[in-house]
Amino acid sequence: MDDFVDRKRFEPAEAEPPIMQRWLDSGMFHADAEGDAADNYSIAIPPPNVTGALHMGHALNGSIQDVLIRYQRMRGVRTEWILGTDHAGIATQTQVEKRLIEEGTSREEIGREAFVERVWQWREEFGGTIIEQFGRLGASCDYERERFTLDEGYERAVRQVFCDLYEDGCIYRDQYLVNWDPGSRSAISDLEVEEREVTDTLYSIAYPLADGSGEVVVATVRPETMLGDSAVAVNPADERYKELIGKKVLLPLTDRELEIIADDYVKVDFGTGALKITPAHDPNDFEIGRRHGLEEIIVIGEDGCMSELAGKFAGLKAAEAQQQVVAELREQGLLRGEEPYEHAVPFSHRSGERIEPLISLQWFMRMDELAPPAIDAVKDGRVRIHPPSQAKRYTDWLEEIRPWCISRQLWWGHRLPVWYRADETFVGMEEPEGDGWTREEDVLDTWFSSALWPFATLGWPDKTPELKAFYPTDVLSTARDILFLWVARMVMMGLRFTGDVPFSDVYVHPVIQAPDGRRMSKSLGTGIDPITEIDEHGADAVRFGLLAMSSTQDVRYSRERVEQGQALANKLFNASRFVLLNVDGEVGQEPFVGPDRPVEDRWIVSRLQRTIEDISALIEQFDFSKAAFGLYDFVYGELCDWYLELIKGREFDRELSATVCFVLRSTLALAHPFIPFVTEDLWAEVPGAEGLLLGAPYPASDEALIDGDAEQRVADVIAAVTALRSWRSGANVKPGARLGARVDSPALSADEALVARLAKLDLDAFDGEVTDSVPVASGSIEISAGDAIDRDAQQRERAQRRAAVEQEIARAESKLSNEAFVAKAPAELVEGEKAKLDRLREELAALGD
RNA sequence: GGGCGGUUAGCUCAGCUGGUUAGAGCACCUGCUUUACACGCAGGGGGUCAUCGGUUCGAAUCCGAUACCGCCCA
Repeated sequence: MDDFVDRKRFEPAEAEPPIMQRWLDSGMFHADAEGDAADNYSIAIPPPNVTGALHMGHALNGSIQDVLIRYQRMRGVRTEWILGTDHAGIATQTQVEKRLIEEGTSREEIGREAFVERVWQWREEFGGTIIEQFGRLGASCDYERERFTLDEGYERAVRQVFCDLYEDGCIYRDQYLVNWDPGSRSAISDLEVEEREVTDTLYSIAYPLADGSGEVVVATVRPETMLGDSAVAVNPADERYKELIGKKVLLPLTDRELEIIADDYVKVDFGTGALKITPAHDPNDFEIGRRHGLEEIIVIGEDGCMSELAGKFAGLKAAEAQQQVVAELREQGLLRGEEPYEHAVPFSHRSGERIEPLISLQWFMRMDELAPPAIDAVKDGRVRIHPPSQAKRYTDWLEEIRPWCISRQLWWGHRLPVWYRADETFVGMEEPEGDGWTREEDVLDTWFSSALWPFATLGWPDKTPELKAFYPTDVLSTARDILFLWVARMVMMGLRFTGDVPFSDVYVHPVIQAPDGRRMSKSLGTGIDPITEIDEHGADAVRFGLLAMSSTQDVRYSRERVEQGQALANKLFNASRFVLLNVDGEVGQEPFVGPDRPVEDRWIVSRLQRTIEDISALIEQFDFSKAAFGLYDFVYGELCDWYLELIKGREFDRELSATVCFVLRSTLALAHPFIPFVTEDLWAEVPGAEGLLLGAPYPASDEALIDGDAEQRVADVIAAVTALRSWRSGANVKPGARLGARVDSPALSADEALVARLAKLDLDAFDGEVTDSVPVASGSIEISAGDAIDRDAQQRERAQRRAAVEQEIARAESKLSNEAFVAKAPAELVEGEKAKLDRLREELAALGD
């Protein structure tokens, strides 16, 4: 308190660390596993990637979840925010492999066991970074219960799920075309693939008819795959080729013959209308191949090189093979054209490399039994998705869901609980008895384990107290791109294994873009580091800024919003400082707002009740932007600009002190979920505040404290003061000058002293000579300014105002003279328009000429 | 190719169950060491609400078309 006098502004960098420490020491971030999930409140954090660093998305999402958690905790609910990271198979493995290469070795060289050991070491050393960064944000997660998707217990849950789904026939092994990522040398799922526009060369190649009667020209961007062609397809309705269906062509560079088949997939107007079919290396061809029972000839292997079946091209890299194939075709005169061709090509989201579609033996999960219950859960409202537009995306995706490739050719992750011996396959929780079994090398897609997050973190499959107390969780807050990748899968897994939805509300937050409207990304160099922003502006500022800038649509990062948050923190700090420098001694818990109390006291307490009600409702509706602005508006527009100014003339007696401190404490508590640091800092200073604000009760709106009369009176005072200040400015009155005046307004009669003080009027100095008159609620204020005003400026101002009023009058008159308007518009609207017209005419009259 | 969203002040965004003198923050202009705060206070300028057409007494708000931008799915 002593140093508070000297501290003129809130310094986040100094204030934040000790506050975070006090929170952690209090143990209040942790909740004991007691009671029932129906009464408790829990959120499972979307586990960040263990290799990751905090980005804006995390910062926004962390802020959102922390608002929810702190709000509920203050409401007295047992609150658990489950924290942890996922093991991020590909990303982590890649990180560690890079290090090995720097050390001059490789994972192959050191072997699987040593490699996995190295990854664990890496995780020990660096895996905590992002958790610490969440701490910088002030996130009140349960740091004592941090989980990792490869924890021992978690690992058991994953095995259990795998085995159960296998038993049920949902998990199976199959030869199938997968997205092969040459970068990570693993298959990846459809969701990990992104399409990019690429310009390739489209080659036209002539395939001679076997009977020598001509040729068919096909177009392709991958001529090297022709070695794996097993048919040529045309559209059955294509007149040009009707005669050829069923005939054979000779596949150049080989001695094979291909049949010409008919399939609706082939577009008549694309290229030549004839399509070479390579089932083993193209997703569409694969489908066509399966429809027609075509041979699947694998000519490119998992190493990206041509296979034995590619004949003399075997062993070449695909790109080299392409050149040689083209060269030979040219030599043989079969190359009919080359043109640049722009098209969408799949790339790996993980490694960034171009996907090589390959047929390989992988593990898959059928979704047709799991998806319908997950669709129903959203349709019948057991899971509510906000905003509602996202629910459609969710159900649309689930309705078209396809089998999920869950195996990954990695070493880091959950190794499949599958063992092979000759032709036998064993799937089980433990290694099978007997000799000669070898375990499956592949691991599971990281998302397979993440899908269990809301319950595996709580000890499932055991019936733990944690599970009882916190599952199902309440809210899942996440970015839009995670809706399928994770949210839908969690709902499916939750329903299947716990019989309950994993959360009742899903809040899909907007994407924060770079200031120039591009995606924020490291590779584009458009990322903004939230930690740097916190260093510069404080965690409160960043939290406020992010919440304020993200309403319902994607937004560009706006530093101004963060600065606005910083200003708010500082404003609260100084408002508190003002109060603390004035209040004297002990104050009680309650405000003094009886009917005999000053109107401004009753007003601020009443306005506070309404604000409390608004903010609470907005938090519960996930409308964080409006809530943040609502807070800002109350602190600036009511508390600081008016209430604190209105009481400046008064003596800080017991009653006023109690009221001011009540309002301040309520405001700090109200703001705490949004800007926890500065509010906690100030809480320690305000009389009447006890313990940590973190655990203090959230303000509840009290109907009895709402005072409509006081609200009206102070609204009139504010309007009058504003009008007078504007008049003063227009008339070039010196800022310090006190002008004689008389208030001629019944509405203001009881409060003329307040108006006079804030507008710098002297009611005793009115000399009867009216220099000017300012219209106010139900009357006017007459001013005797003598020569304190600039007549010319005043005349200009008047003329300007008169023109504006006349324009408004004309507008209102034309409305009212429109018979259709009077006849059809609601009566109260018409009345309102008439009242406005009267008021404007009065003002015009008062303005004279 | 299909679907969704956007286009409002110089910038970033609110407002969109139709009726307000269209708002906020930042930026800009003028003034102010007013017994908390210059990360401040007071006052002010700035918008034919992308374009065209329609519905309506009345459209930023509803409908249709166009243009541009973005996202998702294939």
